Amino acid sequence: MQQNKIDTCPFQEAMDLMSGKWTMTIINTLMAGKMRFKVLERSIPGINTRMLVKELKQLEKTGVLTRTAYATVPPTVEYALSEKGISLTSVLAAVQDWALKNMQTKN
Amino acid sequence: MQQNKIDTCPFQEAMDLMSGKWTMTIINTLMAGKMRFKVLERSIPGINTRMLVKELKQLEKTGVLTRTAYATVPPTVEYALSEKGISLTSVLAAVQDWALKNMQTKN
DNA sequence: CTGTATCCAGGTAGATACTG
DNA sequence: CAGTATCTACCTGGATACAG
Repeated sequence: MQQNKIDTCPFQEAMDLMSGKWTMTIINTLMAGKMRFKVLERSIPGINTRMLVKELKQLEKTGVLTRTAYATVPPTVEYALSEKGISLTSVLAAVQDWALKNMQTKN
Repeated sequence: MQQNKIDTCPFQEAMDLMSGKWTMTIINTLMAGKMRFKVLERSIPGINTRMLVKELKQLEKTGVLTRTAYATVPPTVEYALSEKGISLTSVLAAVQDWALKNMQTKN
């Protein structure tokens, strides 16, 4: 999650994008469908408000997800994966697959 | 690259493992075959000795690569991917693929 | 509910210089 | 060549408290 503008390689950029501590967890959670902030927060044990906000902003900026706010009281904001976000499924799957094969013996 | 022992999910562990700034670059470089320390260092522009040593140690510890030292003068040390490391190819490919499709429009 | 604002601890990464 | 040793800057992430 380094912000160096020196990174010109798409691969590095992609890794950078996904390297946040909660990034992939958030994306993975949102695979289930659009979700409100609070629901998302409750779905990811251990995360705190500040981190979730930060990650969501970052992911929105990079176009991985979309944010939709409704002018209700109290406020309603929904987060959903964009096409770009959904297309991360293949990466998610590859990592998951590798993890299951290579990390399970531990613990 | 957080070291929290609280992470019990294999997926999180895997992401943790790959999240170092230089980790995937090193692995990717080593895909070409075994390599000596200095060669590796020269193959990865921008990295410094300390970081390379640190990452290599980490990756050796997690079994992604192997370190072989020869008692020569001057010393010869070769690093090579293990089976576990080589099996990361699928992840590498998935990320690469996604990156090319989704990051190229930028820059 | 959906964030923002602070404050702070710890880790990550860079630059050298130096050793066997 | 293959590292180790320092010293430092910066960033990430956590804990609250508070606001619209």
